[in-house]
Amino acid sequence: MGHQDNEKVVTRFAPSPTGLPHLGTAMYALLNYLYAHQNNGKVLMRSENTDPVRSKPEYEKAIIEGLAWLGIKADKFYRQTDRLEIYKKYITKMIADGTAYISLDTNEKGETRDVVRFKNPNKVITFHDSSRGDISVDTTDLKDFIIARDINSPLYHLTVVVDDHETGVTHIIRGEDGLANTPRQILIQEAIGAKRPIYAHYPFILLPNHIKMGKRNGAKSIQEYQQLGYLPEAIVNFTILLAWHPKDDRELFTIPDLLKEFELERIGKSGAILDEKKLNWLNREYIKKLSKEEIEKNILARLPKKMQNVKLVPLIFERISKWGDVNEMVMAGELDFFLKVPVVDKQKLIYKKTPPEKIKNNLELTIKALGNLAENNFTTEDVKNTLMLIANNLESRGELLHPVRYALSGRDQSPDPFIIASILGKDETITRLQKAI
RNA sequence: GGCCCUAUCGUCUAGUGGUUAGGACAGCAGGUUUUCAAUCUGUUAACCCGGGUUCGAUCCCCGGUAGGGUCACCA
Repeated sequence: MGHQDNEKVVTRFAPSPTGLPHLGTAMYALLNYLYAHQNNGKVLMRSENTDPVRSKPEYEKAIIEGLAWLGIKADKFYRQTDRLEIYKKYITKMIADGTAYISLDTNEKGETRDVVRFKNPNKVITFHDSSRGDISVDTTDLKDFIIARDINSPLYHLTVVVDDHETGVTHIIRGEDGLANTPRQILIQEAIGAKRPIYAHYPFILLPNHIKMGKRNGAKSIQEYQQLGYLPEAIVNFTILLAWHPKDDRELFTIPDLLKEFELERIGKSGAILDEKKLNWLNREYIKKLSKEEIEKNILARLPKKMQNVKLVPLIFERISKWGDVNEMVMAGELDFFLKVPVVDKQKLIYKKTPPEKIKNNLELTIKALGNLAENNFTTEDVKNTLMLIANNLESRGELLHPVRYALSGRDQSPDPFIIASILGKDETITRLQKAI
């Protein structure tokens, strides 16, 4: 795999700060970060902020912070508006060389102005993409395209080529929209005498409705994923799998793993539709690896003050795939039993066709048995052993377990009665059972 | 529309000129001491279409179809 040349690897990711970073931004940064670091090279971040209307400093900040949260940091940072003199130097030189010329044009507003056009040599460009092979394009229909509004206002294709050349970029790893732009950028490279970098294009991430992930079409920002309580490891793992797979069946990869396993040439060719169910599964895999303390801390942090009790943690943990699910459990009232004595509907106490008298009797037996347990012997295990002793002698265990569970939780669907009882404690448990009879 | 890219289960994908086309998520079924959850086991499901090359094509070639990208004084 690695880069064979003696030349040091330099990659770059160049987002334009016109919105919050999303998974596509993460992909861009991640792939460049991985390849550079695999080859003992450097990864540059370039803020392509030459559009004064749409570019915002706060977006630049959000991109840097979002990526940092994922564990991705550039070795060097550039901002295009700081480099205007450099572009001007190249434009001037190109005009002097005759590879560009000033042309009088009329814009949309009807104003007549001088723009700088590239003198197209009209030839066939063949370039190599690391996963797609050789691609040939006749550049004749590109015409003499505009590379600057005027000598002081360079446009995208010119700045990209100049920056990549000036900063020594050896590998351009970017989204597949770059594929169609590559021929004209090569034309500019040749005009300024820049070395051609190695190209690798990765496919877009598509939203479930098959449209390209973008800033204003429903794509979640990295910050949103963070707020929803996803782990950065899960986001990274999910993202990389949308563009790359190993040769075997493994699916769990952290950045350190990827530094060993990732292969640029194995980047996929077709766009992947993101499926959050898989993300949720991945996230659960990662939260399962966390220590007990970390799990407690994260769950308690999402609970209302009155519910911040470690006894609730195990019950919650097995029901969530991301921390934000804790908030949903609270909102759905699934933890209400902890604060409020449930209102019991006697009908719902009945298990299948068990006679009411028998249910009543079972509850009384339960109260009596639990009453014999010591306050400090009221763990989930203790309660379970006590209740099962009775339940096992009944026609069906449900005729005791169901009413107990319902009496304690007030819900048709809830965690099992043993854990609820241990959370409530002896007194409260017995009080609720008596109240239900 | 021109040019370019792409096409394997619902989704992410592995894979090979001869395979029972493999895995994961989701789904479904069952076990797991009552329901939910968790967990375990099992299971449904795919090579876009048409030609060609070949003894044989999912795989190679051509065409079609579909999807995406790009053709800005945006990036």
